[in-house]
Amino acid sequence: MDDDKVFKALADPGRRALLDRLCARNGQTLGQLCETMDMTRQSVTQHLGLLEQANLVSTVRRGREKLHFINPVPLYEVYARWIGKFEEARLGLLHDLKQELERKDN
Amino acid sequence: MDDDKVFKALADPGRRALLDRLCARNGQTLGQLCETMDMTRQSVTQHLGLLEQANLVSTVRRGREKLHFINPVPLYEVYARWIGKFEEARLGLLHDLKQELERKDN
DNA sequence: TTGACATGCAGGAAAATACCTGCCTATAAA
DNA sequence: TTTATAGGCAGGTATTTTCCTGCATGTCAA
Repeated sequence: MDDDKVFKALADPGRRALLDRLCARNGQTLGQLCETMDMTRQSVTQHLGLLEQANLVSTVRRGREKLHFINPVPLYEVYARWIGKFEEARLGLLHDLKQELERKDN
Repeated sequence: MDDDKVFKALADPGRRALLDRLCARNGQTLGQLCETMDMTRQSVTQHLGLLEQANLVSTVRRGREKLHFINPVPLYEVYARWIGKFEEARLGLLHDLKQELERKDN
């Protein structure tokens, strides 16, 4: 998985909105997604392209339509690699902070 | 919490590297963080500023030094609000995909 | 107080991003 | 076969982002 592509894909509110829509109803066409997006079809296409490159969205062609499906796997991997790690850090946080502040007084 | 700031903060590999360093050793000064970052101090400052605005890093001044501490809370909130939601979606994914493909044949 | 050191602040250049318009291709339906 | 519809592709522009240089401020130690 490419961490960087996933994070960059999630950095844009429009792309997160697209993931939201697909979360509500999976397998939508480009046209359907455009209806609620307040930007040109071409821009939506570009955003979906980045989501697809980040492997967050998979597509299937059906005739002249293109269906878009969410892929939650990379998000879960990001969680496993990042959030979990920081959870460990959380335990030591207050301790570290307290220690540093005390060192100040000495 | 400001979702957008958190996601944007995580979008840059340099900032993720900074979080990594703080995860390994919490409470480092700006100077210490610069030693391993291969960019100017001013750039590191800017990155740390964005992390702080996203509430991913908290700082404490100690004399002429500035100590940086990780704050994992917003990351956990992002997980709760996003990854969990997509986990639900995962369950329906294969079902949806299968259904759409079958509709194609009819 | 003076010199050294840690950090802050102010632009400015270069690259990346997000949008757009205009046109082309492919499929479905009349 | 013609027409309408769904989507693809090629630029071009405005904004944002990233990184830099140069200089200012604040703190410690001699």
